[in-house]
Amino acid sequence: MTVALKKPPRSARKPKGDGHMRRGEILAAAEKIFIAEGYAGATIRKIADAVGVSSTALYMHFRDKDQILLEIGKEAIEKLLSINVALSQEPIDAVEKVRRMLDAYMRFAFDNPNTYQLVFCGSNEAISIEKQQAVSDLGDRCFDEFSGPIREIAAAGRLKTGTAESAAQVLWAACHGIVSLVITKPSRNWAPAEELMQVTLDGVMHGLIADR
Amino acid sequence: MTVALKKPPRSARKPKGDGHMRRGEILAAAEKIFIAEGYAGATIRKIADAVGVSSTALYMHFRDKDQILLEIGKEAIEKLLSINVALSQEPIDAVEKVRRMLDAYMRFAFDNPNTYQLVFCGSNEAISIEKQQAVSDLGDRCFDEFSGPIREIAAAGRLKTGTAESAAQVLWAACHGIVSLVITKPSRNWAPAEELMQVTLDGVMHGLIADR
DNA sequence: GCTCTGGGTGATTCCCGTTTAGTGTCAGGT
DNA sequence: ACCTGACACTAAACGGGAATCACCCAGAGC
Repeated sequence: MTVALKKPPRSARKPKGDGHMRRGEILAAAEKIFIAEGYAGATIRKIADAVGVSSTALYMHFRDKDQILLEIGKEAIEKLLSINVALSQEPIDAVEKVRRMLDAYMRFAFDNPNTYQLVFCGSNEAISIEKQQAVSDLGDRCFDEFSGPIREIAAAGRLKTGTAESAAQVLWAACHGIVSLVITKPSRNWAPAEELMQVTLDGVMHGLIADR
Repeated sequence: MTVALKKPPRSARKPKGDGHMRRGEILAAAEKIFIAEGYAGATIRKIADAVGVSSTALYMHFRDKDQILLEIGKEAIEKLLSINVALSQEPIDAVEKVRRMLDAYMRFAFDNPNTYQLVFCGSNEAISIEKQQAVSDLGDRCFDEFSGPIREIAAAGRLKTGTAESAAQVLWAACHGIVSLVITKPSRNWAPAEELMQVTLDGVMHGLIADR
């Protein structure tokens, strides 16, 4: 009842994370909190507590908070990229490829709203451009994969308006528009998500691409 | 040269703002800083300094920081609303109304990127739903004004896909998509804004609305 | 003269991300 | 067996945000 109070900090100390083990632990905890509470809610201290480690320890493995969250974003985009890569290798019509890529894109956004916001919405205006470079590069590769079939379509003279470049950007933007609005303004009276995706896809595909 | 150092806080004190004068002063200063430095950059302290008043004084006139910035957003949307109201009263075809409203919307966004982000992008995930109510209501009225002609078009059986409700949302979202991406991701290789607006409008109008 | 009131203030609180100055542990060379 | 240095980690502190507190004071109305 007397002593045994001088040493608890020692016993409470978390054992070493055996190199990069700890890094994964941090990311896992951060992702859970981030998905549940968004960018602002995922504080360094909360993440550290979840891992069972002091907040300072996170700086052993990551330069700063943004790097932790962008890492999460990176992993998410990699999934998106792999979907696009897989689709672009399917032996199907370029138009069908475009449609499926956009569909997958919107579903991805609805399935991972916080991550989507982190990466694709300006929610992170605080994050400097350079820090986003890694994620941004992945995003570019996603877009490139998507641009391929569009260029095919353009080359076939089936583009109703714009260039391959601007058409690709507009197609992407239309899908981004609907998902980002639904995600960031959940209180509005939105039509069912399925219907919105459908109408967006139909409208924008028919509007930009000549069918046949 | 000796004293005159004990009293400056007194002489430096700003005279009373004569009621609601001060409120306008604060809004003006806040808007300037906010437009120049965005949401995060417009801190209470900076705004107060610009007005020449202590940070606490702002809480005399506004409940909190968000209310100040949302007030700015409100004024901006009012402009947008008045444009829509004016357009909806013009004696022109409903389709032309829709096109002009969307065009005005995108130009407004490009002209007021920070304000647009504040109001329409999730950059303010920290702002609680209820606080946004006033702005949100104005947004609804804007959308209603826009929905009018769309309903006309739907009633005329000229909607290629979706309902009046979902078509209106998708049209809006497409325009939101392109402007929000260009605004929040300025580092990407975007096609010229004019071209993007043109392609978006053409694509989405032809895709959703039967011409004639 | 007096009080009451409302715009104003400095100090304080709490939380954030980040930095500093360490501490304990262990692998490997001697 | 002993040093040594790298490493994972820590408590404490810093600076800066929003917001709140307990006051203060000039002036209007009596």
